[in-house]
Amino acid sequence: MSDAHDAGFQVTGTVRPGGRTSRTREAVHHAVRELMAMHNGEPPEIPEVAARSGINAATIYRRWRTRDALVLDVAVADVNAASPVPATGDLRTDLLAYTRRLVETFARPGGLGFVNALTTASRDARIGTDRVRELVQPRLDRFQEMLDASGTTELSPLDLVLLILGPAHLGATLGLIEPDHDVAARLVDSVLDVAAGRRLRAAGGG
Amino acid sequence: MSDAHDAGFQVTGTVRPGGRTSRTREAVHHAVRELMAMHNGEPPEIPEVAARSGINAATIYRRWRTRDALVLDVAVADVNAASPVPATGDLRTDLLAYTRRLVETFARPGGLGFVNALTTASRDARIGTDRVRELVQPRLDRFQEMLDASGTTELSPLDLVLLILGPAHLGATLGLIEPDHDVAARLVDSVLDVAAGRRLRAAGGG
DNA sequence: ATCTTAACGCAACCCTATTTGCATGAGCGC
DNA sequence: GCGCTCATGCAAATAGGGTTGCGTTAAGAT
Repeated sequence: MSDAHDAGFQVTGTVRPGGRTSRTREAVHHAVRELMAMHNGEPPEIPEVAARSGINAATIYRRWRTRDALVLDVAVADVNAASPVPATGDLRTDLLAYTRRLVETFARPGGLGFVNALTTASRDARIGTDRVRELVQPRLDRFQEMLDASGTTELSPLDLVLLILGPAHLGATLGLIEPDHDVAARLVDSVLDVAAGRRLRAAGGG
Repeated sequence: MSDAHDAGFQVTGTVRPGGRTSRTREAVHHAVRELMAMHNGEPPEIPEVAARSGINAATIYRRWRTRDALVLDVAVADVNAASPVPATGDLRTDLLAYTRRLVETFARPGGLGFVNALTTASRDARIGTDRVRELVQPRLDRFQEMLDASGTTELSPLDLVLLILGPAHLGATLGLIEPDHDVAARLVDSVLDVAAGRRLRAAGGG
């Protein structure tokens, strides 16, 4: 009754992280990525992952417990592995680089799957809000750096998350985005319009 | 091989729509709403719905086939039952009324569940893009009316969907929205800033 | 009122995800 | 290299979602 399972999911930081354990982890992660890419972002079932990775299903169940936790683990690993876009000091340039990559990621087969895993996890108390924050917070920090570098005070990192990730996510999810139209630029310009509007309002009065 | 199941989901428009059939439908819908509200928007399992509604599980499976299709059916029914906000001619007023209701809906227990059902359905080819469009298109039309009434040409209905529904959805999903802060007003003002920005840009020089 | 048959309830059945006990293999500290 | 465990594989057992055949109930038409 007091084993690791009660405290949540170990997933990482195990007592014996190297060698075989590490290889198992990579094999499973790899299979998850492939399966999600070919199933349109749908979280794969554990037996499927087991078959493709060559890792016994019982092992996967013991280490990750549930599908959602497994997918989220892969998502966290991927995002943490991605190199951040640099903050040049020009907000439009920075946001554009970021947004383009985001849109491209969403458009990739199964690219939405990991965001969906995140949203699913955020409404599941068992997986934990902290694991969600683990993904969101670095994004907020990254945006703050961009804002600082360009000296923008009219926008908060939260604004950027909502106004860029929000539309990009919904548009990709519902298939509302035409590939020929440069959505990234349009989104970034919208955000800059918002900043300009607030700047004017602050200067005008109020 | 040629029964109704192959063509998709009947769900409505059955040969015998009244009386018992209608009561069954209402009982099941009611149970789904309650269960989603108490499970934080998680789609309930069919046996659960059966137990709570008093309708036999086999009946539910026969009429709706899958969890996702059932939840989506409830979502469509709810949205269609909601009275639309009137278009007064003042874009800010109209958008504000719409957005406030939206944010409030999302904040309600399980309020996100139906949007999630929609997004889930949109990536599931079996449920059908037409049923998704059945929900999205009236929203687009509604926005178009608001734009027409106010004479706004800088924004498209799609812009409004992306810039209002997108941030509202993501913010609610990830729990990024503080209740005391008037998110609806902030979102609407952002959209108006975008419109103003485009207006200026068009006037200044293509 | 009667008839036809769609819609339903019931219960047995199937399928597959998930769990669990036990034996084996392999990190990692010594 | 040796030994202590953790991590894994294997296979049997479990559980619960989903299906199906059949008898019953009750719309809706005449």
